[in-house]
Amino acid sequence: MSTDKKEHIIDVALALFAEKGFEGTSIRDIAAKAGVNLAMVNYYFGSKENLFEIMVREKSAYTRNILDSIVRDDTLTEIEKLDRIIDNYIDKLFANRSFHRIIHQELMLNQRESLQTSIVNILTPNKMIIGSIIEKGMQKGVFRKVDTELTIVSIMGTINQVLLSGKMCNRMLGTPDDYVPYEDEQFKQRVTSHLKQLTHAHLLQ
Amino acid sequence: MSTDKKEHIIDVALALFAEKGFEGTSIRDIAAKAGVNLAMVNYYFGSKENLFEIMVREKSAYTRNILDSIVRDDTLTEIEKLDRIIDNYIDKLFANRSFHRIIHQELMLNQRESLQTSIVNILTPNKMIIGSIIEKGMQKGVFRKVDTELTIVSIMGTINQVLLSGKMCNRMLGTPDDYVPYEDEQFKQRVTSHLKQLTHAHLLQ
DNA sequence: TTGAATTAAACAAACGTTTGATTTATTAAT
DNA sequence: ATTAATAAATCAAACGTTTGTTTAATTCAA
Repeated sequence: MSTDKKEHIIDVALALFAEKGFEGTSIRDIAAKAGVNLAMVNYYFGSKENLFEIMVREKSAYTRNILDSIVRDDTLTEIEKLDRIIDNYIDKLFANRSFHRIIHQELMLNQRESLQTSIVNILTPNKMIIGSIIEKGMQKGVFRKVDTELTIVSIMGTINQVLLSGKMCNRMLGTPDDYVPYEDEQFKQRVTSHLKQLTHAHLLQ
Repeated sequence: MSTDKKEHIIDVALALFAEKGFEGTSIRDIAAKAGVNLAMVNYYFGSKENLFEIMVREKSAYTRNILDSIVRDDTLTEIEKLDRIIDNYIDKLFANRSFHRIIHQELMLNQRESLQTSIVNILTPNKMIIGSIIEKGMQKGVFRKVDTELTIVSIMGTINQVLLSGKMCNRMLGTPDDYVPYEDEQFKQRVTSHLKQLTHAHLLQ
C-alpha cells in the first residue's frame, strides 16, 4: 500500500472536511477528488470515522514542539516569549487553517465524543505552557494581575475568530468574497501587531 | 396550523442543529424529539433547508435593537458604553448559546452560501455600532490608537471561544464534563470582568 | 361539507460498507 | 532470467440503511 496515496487521500479528506464538515462530506466526494476508487478509502482506513481520526492524529503533530524551544530560552523576558508565541502561532495556524477549522468544528459539535476528548488533550499542553509564562511574569511583578486562563482564551479567540470566516475577513478588509486573506502577508502582519499591542497593554504594568 | 406547534418544532430543531450540526441532524430526529409526525416538518416548512433558514431568521431577531439604546445614551462615556455592551452581549449570548453555535457552524462551513451571506449581514450592523464607539473615543483622545476592526474581533472572539466548547470551559474551571458552565452566574461574571479589564487596558490612555 | 391537519406508507436518491473478480506487484524456485 | 505461486492493490457492482421528500388516505375542525 503506497504511503503516498494514503497521504494524498488524507490531504483531500482534510480539505473537504474543513469545507463541508464531517457529515457534509461523503466518501464518494473524497474518492472522486483524490482520483481513487471508492472502495480504496475503506480498504485503507476501514471506515470514514477511522479516516477522520487518523487524519486528526496525524495532522495534529505540527502543534507539538512549537512552544518548547521558546519557553526554555532563558535570554527572553516573559513578554518577549509571548510575542514569539504569537508570531509562531499565527504563522502555523494560518498555514494549517483547514486543519484548525476541523478541530473547532469537532469541539463545537457533540458528536464523536472520544475525538473531542483527544482534541482537548492536544490543545491543553500548549495552553498550559502559555499559562506558565503569564504566571511567571505576574510572580516577577512585570505583569499585571490578570485572569490567566481567560487571557489565553482572548489570544486564541482572536486568532480563531479571524480564521473562522474568510467572508468576515474580506468584509473587514474590503476585499472581494473569493479573496483568500490568509495568504495575504500584510493581513497576517496586521493581526500579529494587533495581538501584540493588545497583550502588551493588558499585561504590562 | 398551530403557531405553537411550529414554534415548538423550530425550538427542537435549534437544539439539535446546535448539538449535531445541520447534516448531522435528520428530519426524523427533529420529528421524534418534537413529538410530531415526520411528514409535518415538510408540511410546515417545505424542506429541511427551509426550516433551517426560517429558524435562523426568526431567532436572529434578538440580536437587533440591543445596542441602539446604549449607543444613543448621551450621558455615557465611550468606555462606559463599551462596558454596557459587554454586559449585554455576554448576557444575551450565554442565554442564546445554542443559536450562536449554529451561526458559527454556518460561518465556518462553505455549504449553504446564501445563508452565510445573510448571517454576515446580521452580524455586521452590530460590529459597525461598536466600531463607531471606538472611533469616537479615539477622536476625542480618550482612547489609544488601535485597530478598530481587530479590537472588535478580540472582544467577540473571546466570548465565542468560551461559548464554543463547554468541555474546554470545564477543563478551565475544574468542573466535571457534564457541568453546564454557561448557567453558572459566577463564571459569567468572571468572563465579563476579564473582558472589561482587557478592553480598558487596551483602549484607555 | 369543505378545507386544513395528521397519518402511515412509500418514494427515489445518497449514504457507508462489503463483495468477489481482476489486475498488479512481490517472492521463490527453476 | 524465466516462470510459477502468493500476496497486495484495484475495480465495478451490489449490499442494506438512512436520508429528504411525496403521496394518498384519514381525521379533525369550522
